Amino acid sequence: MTTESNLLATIQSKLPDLNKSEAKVAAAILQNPEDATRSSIASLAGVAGVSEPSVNRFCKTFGASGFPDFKLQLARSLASGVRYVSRAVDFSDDIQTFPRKLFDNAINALITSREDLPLPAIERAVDHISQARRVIFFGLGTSAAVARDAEHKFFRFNVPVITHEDPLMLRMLAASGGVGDVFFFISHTGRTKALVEAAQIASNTEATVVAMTHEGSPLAEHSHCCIHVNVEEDTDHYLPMTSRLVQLVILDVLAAGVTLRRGESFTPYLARIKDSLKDTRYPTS
Amino acid sequence: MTTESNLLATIQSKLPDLNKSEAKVAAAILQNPEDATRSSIASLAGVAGVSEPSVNRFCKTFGASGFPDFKLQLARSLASGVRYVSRAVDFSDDIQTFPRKLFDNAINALITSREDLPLPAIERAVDHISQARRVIFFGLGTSAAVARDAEHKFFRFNVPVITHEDPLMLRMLAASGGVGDVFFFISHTGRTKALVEAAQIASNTEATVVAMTHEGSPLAEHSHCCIHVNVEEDTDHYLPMTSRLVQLVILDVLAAGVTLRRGESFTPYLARIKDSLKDTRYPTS
DNA sequence: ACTTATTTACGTAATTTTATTCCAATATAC
DNA sequence: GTATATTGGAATAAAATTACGTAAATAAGT
Repeated sequence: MTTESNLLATIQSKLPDLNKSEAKVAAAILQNPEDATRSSIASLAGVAGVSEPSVNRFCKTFGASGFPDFKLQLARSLASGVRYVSRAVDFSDDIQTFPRKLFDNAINALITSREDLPLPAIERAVDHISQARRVIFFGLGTSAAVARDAEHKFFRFNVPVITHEDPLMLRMLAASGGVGDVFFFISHTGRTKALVEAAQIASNTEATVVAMTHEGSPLAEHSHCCIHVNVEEDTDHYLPMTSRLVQLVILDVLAAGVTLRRGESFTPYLARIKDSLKDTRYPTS
Repeated sequence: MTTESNLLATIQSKLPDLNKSEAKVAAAILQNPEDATRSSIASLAGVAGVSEPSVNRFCKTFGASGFPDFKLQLARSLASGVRYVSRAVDFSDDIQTFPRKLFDNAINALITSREDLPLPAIERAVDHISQARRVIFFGLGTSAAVARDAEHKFFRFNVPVITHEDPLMLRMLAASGGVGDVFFFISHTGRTKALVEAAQIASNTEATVVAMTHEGSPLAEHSHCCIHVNVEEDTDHYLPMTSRLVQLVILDVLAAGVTLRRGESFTPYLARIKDSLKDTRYPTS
């Protein structure tokens, strides 16, 4: 495991122990870390309002061999994903800060999920979808958009794909399930009644119920195969954000899995689908 | 400027196109990338067996402003912890490899975009949406799902939000544009004729045309405000993947921006919307 | 409380290291 | 054999580091 605790966090925590000019340098770096990696020692000194040697000393205080080495470490720690302790956007944030925070949250969610992928469940889901006679994606609210994305991906596999946002259609479709049908339920919480009830109905048919949702949720209970997505949402501003990104990537994984299952001879078929769009686009100059 | 997802992968892929001395430099870097980030231009030139200017030229061919900038990019791409050997899924991959590759690609795309966010355009887009009388999201294909997601997010701001996937509705709606209307076009390529034409129609009205698409594309040309998303797709298996993730996070950024613009007093309103879902869910045990 | 000594912090300027540009020489293609 | 591209040497420019001196802060003594 790498996780050398983040350089920016270290700077922030050591802030009280620094002397005046070092504190100025620290402030300048924390204010805009990206910029710091791009600037020369002179310009950073200028921004911080100190002399160049002060910046150099600052770098050595933090274990770097000099300014270039420090910039490298900084770039590394920025790239590795995690940024601040407080990941939530608040009303004092300006345009320089909050977009980065949101990207950081998204990246963090993906990194965390990557380390803990439910591969067996994914593999089984790929099996089911590969052999399906029909695949039906269900999601409500934000998850409806995810289901829509899934539809746009999975129709390519020679299998009829259905999506609906109407809870009544959902129930009726669920009841129509038969052998070879795969019902794929998408939900962050796994507690939406309409969805859980539909899953229940579907599981009483001959169909297979796959769910992508939170572990231990009612929806997970009613599925034959559940892909756990346990991302915690940043609900401070009541906008759903990160979990759907993870869901989308997992759908990509499933689609890739089905593609691999179909074998190399399937590639020309996918190419043909893509080529069909050619005339709808202006050619690249 | 095309922001490539992984520098080492790019070097490897461009290897056949390089001339003799550039190839030597490439080999030296690929042989030990960590070392390369630490060495001076002189020592790298020594290891590669070429002159210093050759190394410098090499850096510039890969989009860096010079050797230090190149080292920085290299450090970044190493830190992101992404498999660089081959980021494309291939048919020899097993369940242990390809899911990770896809997550790596997604993370990489987000990291790259984070470093290069078009903040001014984002800020202007937030301005437009904040003051809009009506917001209309347009996307076709995969971008339709993105537009749907945007709809689910932006309806919360007291502003009517419209989405349509039908190209004819799209044209008619575009023609209906008036003062205070914001047309928001979403497209990876920015070359879809139906979309570009609609943008053209909309821009002839009093409405504001915002686009989120590839830099320099026809769609970008026809917009008043364009948020550039220059993610390169991994098209090896003909499935759209990473670019929509970046688009989604940018939409999150816009939503957060509008929230901040609305001010703290807006929070209870968002909370109320969220609370309205309570009875549709099974309570947490 | 005030002065003086001592340490620490900081910046100027010189030095050194590092990177870039320019141009000539060589190789390669036509 | 001429034109074009590729390469490296030398000069130049830029950047970073070091050495050193001054100013500020702290401590000790009067």
